[in-house]
Amino acid sequence: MDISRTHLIEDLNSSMEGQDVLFGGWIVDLRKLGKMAFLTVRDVTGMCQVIVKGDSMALLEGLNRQSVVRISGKIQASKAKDFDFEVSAIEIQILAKAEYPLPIDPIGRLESDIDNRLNSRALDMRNQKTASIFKLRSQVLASIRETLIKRKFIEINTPKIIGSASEGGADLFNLDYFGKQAYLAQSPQLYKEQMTIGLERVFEISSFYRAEKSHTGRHLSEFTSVDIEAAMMDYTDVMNVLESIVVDVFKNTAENSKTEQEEIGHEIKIPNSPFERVTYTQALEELGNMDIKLEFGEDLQDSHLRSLGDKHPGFFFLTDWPMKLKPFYIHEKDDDPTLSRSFDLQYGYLELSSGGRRLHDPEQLKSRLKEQDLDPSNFEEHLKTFGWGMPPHSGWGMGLDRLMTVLIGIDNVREVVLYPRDPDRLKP
RNA sequence: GCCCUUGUAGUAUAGCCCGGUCUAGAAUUCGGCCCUGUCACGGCUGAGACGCGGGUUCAAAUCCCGCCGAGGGCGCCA
Repeated sequence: MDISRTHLIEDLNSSMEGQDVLFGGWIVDLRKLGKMAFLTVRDVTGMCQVIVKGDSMALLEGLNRQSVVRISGKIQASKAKDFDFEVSAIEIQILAKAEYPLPIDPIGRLESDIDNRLNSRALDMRNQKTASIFKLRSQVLASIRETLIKRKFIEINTPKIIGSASEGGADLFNLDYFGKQAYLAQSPQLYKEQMTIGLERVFEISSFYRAEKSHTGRHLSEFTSVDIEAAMMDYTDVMNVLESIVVDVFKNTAENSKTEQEEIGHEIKIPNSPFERVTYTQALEELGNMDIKLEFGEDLQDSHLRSLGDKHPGFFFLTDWPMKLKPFYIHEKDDDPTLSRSFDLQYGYLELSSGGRRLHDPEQLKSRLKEQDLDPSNFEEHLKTFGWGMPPHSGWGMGLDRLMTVLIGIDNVREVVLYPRDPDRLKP
């Protein structure tokens, strides 16, 4: 069966009047008016109207909505409201028939609820609102890569199957690895740090896994993280990298996704930069002024972040956290060793990223591990690399899915992930 | 782990609070008939649902209990 096409729908235009074209797509709408009929056909590039009349009416036999067709026809002027040309059908070939009933209505006139849409996610991609979200996500990924590569970062891929659950913190997923205990990686942290030895500036965009039974609109068991690590950069330097990535993402998508923004009903606004920088100590003061009393060294709970977010509604950095709240590899400040060279990037209350300067001296790392009740012998593979000339370095990890929710103005990460995994959802 | 909300045709909903009028309504989708410029086409017509189990009651979509499913929040989340 020949399935080739001469044109994508976006290639068709009114100046081609009289020309024969051959294109494909799925049937969005089918309106029969006695001895003539109108079809609207969509491919990924656009939508056009096809008209059938006279003897050609027999071509409609067996045709229904959402089925995939290949149409040959002639371009002609149209009297339609939304099209300045149309295709008069000569041949309609049904390539794949859509069954009835379909589990959701992909036209989007009646918006199906998220559970039904996720259960039928592939079909949901025919909904232009959903498709637009994932076209935007692709643009975002391209923009991030462009910004990082321009700054001499090299893209790497670290293992997701790891042998030791050494870092503490979030729970890991267990995995049987040929009879050995293995885990799914929760972060590329140790590997990306090691890579600064020879590649200096690295980044990874990949899925990571956390076995937390979180039920919120911003947590998933499998999420996409953008991670960077850079030699000879301090935490303020990588904050600047992060800021320019975010601003570039907003600039690029604001300019290059007019259609998508219309489909999702959200205008992307470029944030002001530089982003405000608030230290942990200042944050405690601000909270104190709102009658929320916290001792130095206490972690900021979600409710505290919501209060801070009310005061700083856009992007802002929360910097210089107490050392005791940070993981073992974070570097202290020179002037106050109780404070760390660390930061979170917030969007209002939402934490998008966290990062900082890392320790690069193996002896310091070992003593920090002991302070945090971790056993240095579990980190031998990692620590040995620090004896090979480990440059001072800094980095961060950012939740891509969360950035996407901010970009398109929604509050559930499930909307921006194709097949989300959470404690209650493992399929499809 | 805790709390709140919710489950009616394929989809999205009305009805539930206050039991009887529900033979469960309107929309859309789907089938049939009519229609040569529709554009959410229109007209006529037909098909299609109360998550499962138990209880209360003369009577349950409606009230109660259990189970299952879903949505959301808190906590957890180096």
